Amino acid sequence: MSLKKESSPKRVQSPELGENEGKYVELHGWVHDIRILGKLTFLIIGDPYGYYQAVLKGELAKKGSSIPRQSYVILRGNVVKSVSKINPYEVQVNYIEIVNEADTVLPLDPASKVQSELMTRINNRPLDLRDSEERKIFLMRADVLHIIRDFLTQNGFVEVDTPKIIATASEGGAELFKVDYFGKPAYLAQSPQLYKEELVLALGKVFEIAHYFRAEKSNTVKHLNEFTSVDIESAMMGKFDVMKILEELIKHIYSSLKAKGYQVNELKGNFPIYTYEQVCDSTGVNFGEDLSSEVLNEFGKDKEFYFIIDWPLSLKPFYTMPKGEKLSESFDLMYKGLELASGGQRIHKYDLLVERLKANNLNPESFAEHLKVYRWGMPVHSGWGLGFDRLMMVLTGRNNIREVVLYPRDSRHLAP
RNA sequence: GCCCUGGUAGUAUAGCGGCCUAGUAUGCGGCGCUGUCACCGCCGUGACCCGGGUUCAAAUCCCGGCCAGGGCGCCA
Repeated sequence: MSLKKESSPKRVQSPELGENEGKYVELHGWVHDIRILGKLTFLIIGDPYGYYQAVLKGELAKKGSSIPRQSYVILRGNVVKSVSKINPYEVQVNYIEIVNEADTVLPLDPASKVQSELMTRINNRPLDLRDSEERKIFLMRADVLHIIRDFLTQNGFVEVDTPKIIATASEGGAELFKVDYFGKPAYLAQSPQLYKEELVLALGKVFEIAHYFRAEKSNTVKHLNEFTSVDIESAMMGKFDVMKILEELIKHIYSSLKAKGYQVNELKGNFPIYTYEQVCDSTGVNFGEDLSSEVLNEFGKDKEFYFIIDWPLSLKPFYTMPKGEKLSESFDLMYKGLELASGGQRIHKYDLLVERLKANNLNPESFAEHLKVYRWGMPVHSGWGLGFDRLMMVLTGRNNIREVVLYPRDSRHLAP
């Protein structure tokens, strides 16, 4: 069918009703709700940008009253001021065309008269997104991605994209998904760590926003097997330099979202910085022990964004720059008890990197491709990785990471 | 990998040995209503996850499976 007929009136979308008052217009959308009062039918029509009311009288009222909810329709009519308590304007319909009828029994109700469980919603995600509250999460997600790209680019970072199919484990430790690469074993990348470090050799400041994969059978509200990470790496920067970039980025995201009309908190002051040892002292943890969820939840319960710096070397990956005998030039960015980002200064000396690989029971020979770069004049460098989905949890106030990912992949869900 | 909880119409829930011929809301179908706005009123439709067991009697108790929610660990 042709979407643009010669006789069609001007097509408008829900937010444009006010500026078209008194005009005869065409609107496309889905039937969100219906209220029938005898020979008068009210249709609440949704489109990607909002909702509005359409009024049908006489024969059209009868036709309109039998349209299944969520059906897609084309309406034409005059835009008038409404006496409705909710809608300032409404459309007095004189033409309605049903583009596609929806099933009369739907797997969930986007009008949310009855709230569905998370898995019911995810299993029917497109329909779930006809609910503006759910849709808003992903509109915001897209906006935040743009904001991050703009900010990092403005600050001189070059966007790169590195392979997600790799030959060997990039960091050791985490379980990787194994794939068959023309008969050879290969793995899905757990992070861009080694590539982004190699790239600062010539590009100086790089960032990458991409999906990564971990084959851990985590069963929590903050882990997925496929997740999105924002990574940066910069030559000739130390730990505090990249922490500052991270803090400024977070603050910039908040102020930009506010400017776009999103309801987000005001961030005041600088992010507090605690050393790992200070956290240990205030929570009774022994030096060298990792900070458990319980400890971090307790420590962070009355805090928002803050840093924990100078972690024991033994708790950080092999490429982390040592600070003295036992500590490292590292940091985590926390929000309450949730780890949002981690980073620090990296080792830039070949010999030290080999030594740290060995200390972590990793074989330097299997890192030969990576190590050779360190013989070519590698600068001092630092960087971080930010869990983008976790950041979205914080920005939206949702407490399950699955709520802010369209089609989440966890150990139990490979579809949809 | 370990641990806890739960699975009742399309959706969400009540019931937790016999009062269940399984209640309610919403959806869906029908009827009435010309200004609703979570419209309203009346009528109807539709469910105990699967397989064993205990018992005179199981939606309800026990075991196994499957599915789901959450905690720990791992981390982003």
